[in-house]
Amino acid sequence: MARPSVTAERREEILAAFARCVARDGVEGASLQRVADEAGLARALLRHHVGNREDMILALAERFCRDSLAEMAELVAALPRKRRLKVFLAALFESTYASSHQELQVAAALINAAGSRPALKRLLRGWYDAFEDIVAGELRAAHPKAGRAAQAEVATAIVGMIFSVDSLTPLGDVADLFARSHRAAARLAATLGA
Amino acid sequence: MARPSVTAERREEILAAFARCVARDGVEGASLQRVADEAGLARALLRHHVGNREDMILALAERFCRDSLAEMAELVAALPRKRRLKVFLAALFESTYASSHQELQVAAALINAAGSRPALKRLLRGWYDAFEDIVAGELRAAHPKAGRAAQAEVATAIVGMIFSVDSLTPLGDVADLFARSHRAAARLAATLGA
DNA sequence: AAATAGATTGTCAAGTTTGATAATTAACGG
DNA sequence: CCGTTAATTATCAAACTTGACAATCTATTT
Repeated sequence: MARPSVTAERREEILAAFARCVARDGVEGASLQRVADEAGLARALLRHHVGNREDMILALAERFCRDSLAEMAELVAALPRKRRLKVFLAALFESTYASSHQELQVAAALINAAGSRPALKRLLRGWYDAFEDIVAGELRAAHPKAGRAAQAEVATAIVGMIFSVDSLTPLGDVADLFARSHRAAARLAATLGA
Repeated sequence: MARPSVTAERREEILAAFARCVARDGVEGASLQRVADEAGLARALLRHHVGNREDMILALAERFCRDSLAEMAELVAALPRKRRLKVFLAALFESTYASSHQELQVAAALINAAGSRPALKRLLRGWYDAFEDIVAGELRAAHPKAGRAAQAEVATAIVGMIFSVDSLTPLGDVADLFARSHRAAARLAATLGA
């Protein structure tokens, strides 16, 4: 062989920069030039390492789904045996929850862009369902007596609250919003108990 | 005087077209050219009747806030005396609820664009708070005994669910999502009762 | 050091987007 | 019919965006 490839690292840097731009400007608003500036690379390198615009969008979505679910799995794996649901909800609504704001704004932007991109639509739909399933799983663990339908309802609601609170962060002063949503989630989860 | 002005009507047509484009492509992705095509007007007319890009964004936000709250007020005014909350929630989660999908996608796009536009931020923050207040008001009417804090929590949660469900519509197959969210909202509201 | 695979830079052309202004046309009152 | 006011059309230049490809540089192996 010859010169070792840095494509793996570069790809990651590029997609991270793309994610920041998409979170700020939306999918259609994130120009490749600005992504390149954000990454500190020449635009031609985006093409070289990842591909054209559509390739980059799909790559971003794949990266997002993979990382997001992995992070979630890690979080769930680290949950204690006791007070498990409480800790789980606290983590989800922690307003300092690592990078989640940007992550969910990327998600929102991608979902919006999925309307005209079937492949993206399938990918994100799978991601959403998996996310909801994880939450439903924790609800089932905490309240095994509750019916499946009730668990699913509550899971949908909790995921929805997280989603909306994160999408409102650009408006500023969201600490109260987080707190209220968190308490509402706990209140709702409690309805599954005996 | 002379030739009568059509600016009022044109403005409305232009902003309606802008709203459709923004719902589809986001604020940064909605080019004035496409808006003009969508409205069936020459691009120069957008400038003539509304102004430049930033003017249009602000005008769209104002129109959105005004209409959205008016529609909401109308809905609330038409609520029956009995089973009021039930009818209210049904209206909010009705998946055919007139134009609300597009409306809330516009809201989401505007909120995203507000990060770098202080005037927009203030406007939308006021809109959000008013929206939540209306929901909280209905909850108070239905459950006057519940504490203010509890009512506010539930209102935040319900608004959040509406928000997220609407932002997920591009993924398709959201009927179940609407139904689960609706039931969760009812379940949550019920916790305010004695 | 020569060969090689890959990274990086440079550059081009075509198309789009925006802001701005001048020229033209249309409707109304007198 | 004329003047006035506003709508509409026509153009322009500057900046930006994308896709594509050629040229150059660099690290590694043999």
